[in-house]
Amino acid sequence: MPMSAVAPQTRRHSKTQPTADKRELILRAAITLFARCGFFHAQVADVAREAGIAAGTVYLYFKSKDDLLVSIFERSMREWMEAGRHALTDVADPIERLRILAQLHLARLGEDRDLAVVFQVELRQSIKFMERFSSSLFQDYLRAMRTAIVDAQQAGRFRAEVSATFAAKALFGALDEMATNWILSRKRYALAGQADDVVDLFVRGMTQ
Amino acid sequence: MPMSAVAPQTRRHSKTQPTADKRELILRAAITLFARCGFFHAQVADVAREAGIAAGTVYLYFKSKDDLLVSIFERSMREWMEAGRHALTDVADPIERLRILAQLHLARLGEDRDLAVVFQVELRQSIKFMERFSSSLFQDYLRAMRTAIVDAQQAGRFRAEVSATFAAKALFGALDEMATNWILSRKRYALAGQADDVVDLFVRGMTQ
Amino acid sequence: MPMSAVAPQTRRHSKTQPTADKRELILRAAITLFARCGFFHAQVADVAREAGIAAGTVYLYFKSKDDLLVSIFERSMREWMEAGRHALTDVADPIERLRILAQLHLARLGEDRDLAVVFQVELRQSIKFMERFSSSLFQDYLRAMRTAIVDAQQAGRFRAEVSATFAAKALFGALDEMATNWILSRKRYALAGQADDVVDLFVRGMTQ
Amino acid sequence: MPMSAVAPQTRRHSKTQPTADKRELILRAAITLFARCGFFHAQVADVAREAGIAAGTVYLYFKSKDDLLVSIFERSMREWMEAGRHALTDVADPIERLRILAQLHLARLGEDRDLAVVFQVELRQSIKFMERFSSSLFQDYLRAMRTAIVDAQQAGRFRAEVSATFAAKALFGALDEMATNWILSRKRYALAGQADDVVDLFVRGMTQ
DNA sequence: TATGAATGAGCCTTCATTCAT
DNA sequence: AATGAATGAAGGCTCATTCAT
Repeated sequence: MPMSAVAPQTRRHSKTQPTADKRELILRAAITLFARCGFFHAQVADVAREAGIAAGTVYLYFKSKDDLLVSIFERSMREWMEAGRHALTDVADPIERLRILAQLHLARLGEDRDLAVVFQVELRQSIKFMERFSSSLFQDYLRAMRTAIVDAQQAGRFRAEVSATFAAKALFGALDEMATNWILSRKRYALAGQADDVVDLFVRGMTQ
Repeated sequence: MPMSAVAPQTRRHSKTQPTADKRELILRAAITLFARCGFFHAQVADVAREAGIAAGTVYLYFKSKDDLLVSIFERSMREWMEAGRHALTDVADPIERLRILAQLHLARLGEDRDLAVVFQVELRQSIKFMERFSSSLFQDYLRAMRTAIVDAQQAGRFRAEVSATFAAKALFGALDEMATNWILSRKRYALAGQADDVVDLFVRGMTQ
Repeated sequence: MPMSAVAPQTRRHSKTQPTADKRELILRAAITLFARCGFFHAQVADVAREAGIAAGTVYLYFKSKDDLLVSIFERSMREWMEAGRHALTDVADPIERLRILAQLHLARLGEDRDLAVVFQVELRQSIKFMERFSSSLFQDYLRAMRTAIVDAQQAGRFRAEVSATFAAKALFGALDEMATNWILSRKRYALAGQADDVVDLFVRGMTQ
Repeated sequence: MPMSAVAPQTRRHSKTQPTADKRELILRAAITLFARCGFFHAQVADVAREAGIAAGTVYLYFKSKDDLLVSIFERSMREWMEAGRHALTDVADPIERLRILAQLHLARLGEDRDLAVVFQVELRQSIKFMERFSSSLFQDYLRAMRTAIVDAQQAGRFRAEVSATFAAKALFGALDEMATNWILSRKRYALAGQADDVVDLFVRGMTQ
């Protein structure tokens, strides 16, 4: 077949790329709509319209409306973990690692308000969703924090009597609240700027 | 305490109580159902059945399904603020005030898991709800924390260079995360027990 | 029992009169509400409130909501027929009789706009109602017109080749339309004033 | 007539027809159901079943149940006005124009009893509907009558001292009553046959 | 006789999902 | 792969009517 011989590369692209692109397109539209209307009030047809495709097409890329939400979470989480792993390469100092994690956390949310809304609000729709999330990629994030804290404790820089798991939750909670407040606030300040403040407060609280 | 012993009797005899009792009954049922199924999946008919009344009766006491959720929030918040004001009477020490607020916060949620689920999960359904809540009774709570922090700063016990508003958010975030984690955790530990740990960490972080 | 001995007369009144009065009261309230909101949108509870009684009380006097509408019709019709019979006493001239019927028709509606609305609009809710009405007291009215027309024909004053039944319908239709227009019109003119005009037009149309 | 024979073919081939056909289908079903059960008692699901479609499909073509009723009115009215304009072309004689309008009026209703029921009964449900209708296409009809009457007056064929607006109402009322009576009557006579009788009576009544 | 809280059947409308094209 | 018309189950809410007091 000449055609397949002539443009195998191109073909391969038009098989994976456009598909991936359209998936991405739908996901972006979903983020926008979920942020604007809320998950329950956003209709699949709205998401499709925002993406410039037909309603039925959404179901060629996603199993269900729920799957859209889950996919937003998983795609972003994976992306962030990847970025996190990269940013942490060659950073040995545990406190510095915490700082980088916190900065990444708030920077990612701060650069995409819609996505932040989805993460801070819509993904917490139901306890079902939350249970699912908290027992997955999210745990990896908390674990990374916990590990750094343990390292700092073993290095004698953090008080050992504080439970590392507890400390990780406290740090995460403070960061999370900054994000939520930022979303709800009418003021348009840089969210990422608060990462250092939170870490400073935390580190001082944990220090011997 | 004689007063608390007398009150229920008086209530039971009151003529308006049956009504108040039924409202209360419905609210309890709603908390249970919303916690079990989530706000969107719980049906008004289910709530009514749980309360042992007819579906239509719900609408004699509440304007809409949304109103149920709002009422749960407002009733609890008011109750807690009341308890808070009472507990803070004659407590001058700002750090002690923070501790009491934190303890109350986690104790209230810890003693009623269903209510905690509603507060930690269901009430954050949509940005609409959150905006409404965060600009009301919830602000009062944050403000109380902030005031105590400012007092501690002026007393020279907390570092003055940290924004009190920021610090209040951090403290609230840490407490909030404890509550959320407690809900999602399979382990059945005492949530209230973490209040002191959070406050200790926070106080140390804020101390000169 | 002294009390029953003292006021037996009064008692008898308080048994029949107040009852009749309350029935009347409810009917008046129903007319007002049906005119204001329409039969389907007016709620029984609204009617009761307008009448200053409890919702349940309506059912002590009327079988159902439909019965309210029917009762309005029957009471008014009976009253009007009564008035009509009286007004026609000693009026021999058939054309004069038509004129009196027409004047009564529009005068009655014109002096109570709410009642007119009920008659011109609400009572025509459904074909069921209309069939019921048209085969009852309403027929008596049409018959009275028809008889006068036949009389005029036999007296040689109206053309005999026109069907009297048809002519009665035409006359009624013209009057009815005046009433409907009056209701819908924003202008507040005297409806009764049009009775003569309609009759004049009709009589001229029927004259040899 | 070639034209009328050609048209349906063209229609059947049109791409937009399936949609128009379904809208039409639903409208027909609504007319049938509204006539049979009355607007309030007919359920949207019944209409859909009668049309052989799913309940939800109705809402792809109509905004609401009310919209169904309004659409029946508007579609028919528009159709009739169109037919009226066409039939009146080249008819200069004002009395002839009145006759044509009357014939059209009763012929249209007489050829579709269900539609007639909707027009004579269901559309007069509530004063809201009536106000809406009477201030629109219906006014056009009355206006057309009024204009012909004025013309006849200016030509010296109708008495000038009678208000043309009043006369138009009287004529319409008589015709309207014929239609209503025809609906309620058990006898199956030709409604259109009465148009001439009404006009004859009216014309004679108006003549000098 | 009067009350009005309670009932629960009923209905319009929405919207995730499917499927013929 | 893409469409978008069609589906039909589901659910919030209303309101005529009842009945214990």
